[in-house]
Amino acid sequence: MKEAVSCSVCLLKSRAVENLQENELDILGKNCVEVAFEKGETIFKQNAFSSNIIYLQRGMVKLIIEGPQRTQIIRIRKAPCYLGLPTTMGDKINHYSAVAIEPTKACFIDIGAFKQLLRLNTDFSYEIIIDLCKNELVQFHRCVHLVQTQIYGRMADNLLYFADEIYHADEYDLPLSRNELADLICTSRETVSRLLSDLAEEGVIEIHGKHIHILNKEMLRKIREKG
Amino acid sequence: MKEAVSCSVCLLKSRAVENLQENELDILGKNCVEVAFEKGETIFKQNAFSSNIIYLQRGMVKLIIEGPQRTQIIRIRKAPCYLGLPTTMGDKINHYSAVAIEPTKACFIDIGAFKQLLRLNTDFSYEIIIDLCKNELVQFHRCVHLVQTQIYGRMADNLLYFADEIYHADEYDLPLSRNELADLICTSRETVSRLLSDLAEEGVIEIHGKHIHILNKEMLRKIREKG
DNA sequence: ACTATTTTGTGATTCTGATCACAAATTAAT
DNA sequence: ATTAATTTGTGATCAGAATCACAAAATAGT
Repeated sequence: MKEAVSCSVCLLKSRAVENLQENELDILGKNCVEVAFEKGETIFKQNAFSSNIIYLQRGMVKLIIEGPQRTQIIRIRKAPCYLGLPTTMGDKINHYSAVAIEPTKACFIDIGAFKQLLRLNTDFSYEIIIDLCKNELVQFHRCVHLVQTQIYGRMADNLLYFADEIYHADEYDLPLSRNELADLICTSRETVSRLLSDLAEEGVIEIHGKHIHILNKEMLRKIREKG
Repeated sequence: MKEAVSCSVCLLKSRAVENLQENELDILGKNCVEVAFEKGETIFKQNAFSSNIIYLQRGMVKLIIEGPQRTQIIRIRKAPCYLGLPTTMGDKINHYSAVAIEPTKACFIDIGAFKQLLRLNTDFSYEIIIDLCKNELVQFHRCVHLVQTQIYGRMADNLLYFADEIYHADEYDLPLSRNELADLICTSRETVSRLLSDLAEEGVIEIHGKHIHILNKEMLRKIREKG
């Protein structure tokens, strides 16, 4: 049996949850379980019923869509953040899957309780709206960049994303295989290999397996823009 | 001077606005103006300050992003619907433009008043959340399809979209030029011409200028899926 | 009605990136 | 430690779609 969760003493509250009153936090706690995931484990799955909003406390996930031709990583997301808001609120069925790419801890919030909180507290729902809007804008730009730039630009974009948004460092270990990288920038595994070799050749980056070191960030930014 | 707008007697209320009380409708009416647009006129513009939520009463628009390489039509939207929720709530500046592609009538709702209504009425904000989520899912799938299928599939997708979602008929006049069609399916104008000729050649559609007649819908659906 | 301008169609050429094929290297399993 | 399985790198070939170039058609302007 699951132990009760106390959201009121949680130190990892989301911006939205900061707005909740004591009794509302109580509702949340009673309808929320914490689950830990190892790398590779699925948190929720495309085409399954969507009955929970996920709040990612710790870790990192990939959101993937099994498309008509290939599986595509739509986005890498790092804690703290909500997962599956659009896919859970927008339909009865998940439109994509979430898979941990490092050890991850997540709160599963019952969708009914979540909706109740949206009705009870307008500051809470306001923050959720802002979150949804900001994420949709990010998604827009990812899509535009994906469609309009060629593979070098897309690779540069994602290398910079890991450096600036995820690790806040110019040296890091990629949490993805070459195959997953290919799914992320929507190309083939072989092309990813060539791309990385070429960038290393030109002295823009240094690679040892999954370890990436960005040597010339300015150049990488130019590649991102010019495609 | 603008005449006062009475939202309470408006027959074109959105699902969200149906939830508002009389005094809330009054707030809405006092902070809302109706504007008419001709084909080709810009309703709001990328990179301009975003200070209004738009409710499209009548007509049709294209949402466009001026990308790094080309301008891209992210979506065609038909009244009734909200425009610019993510771009207005998510940032101070519009991330894309909206341009009328037929005579259009729109309500400009002051963002301050809109936010006030979100705080006042949870049923209202709940409907907005649902709307945001549904739209984001559509956006997801558009992006996946755009990236994963080749031009025939993308053309088929959009021809079917006009037939099924916009005109509810297998025969219609395209509201877009060949160039705009190219922006929509992210290819070149020349390729659009060839594509349409080929589809006509194979007897899937019939074209006279902008007039489209879908002859073999089943085939078109297959092309959409297979790419 | 007659230019001028914009939109559209079609052929020829070029290039990006996919696919195929296989070797090397890394990781997991017994 | 040895074998098996997976992941990765690299060359060769191929194809989808962009670009260039120009003609034809449609639309707008006077």
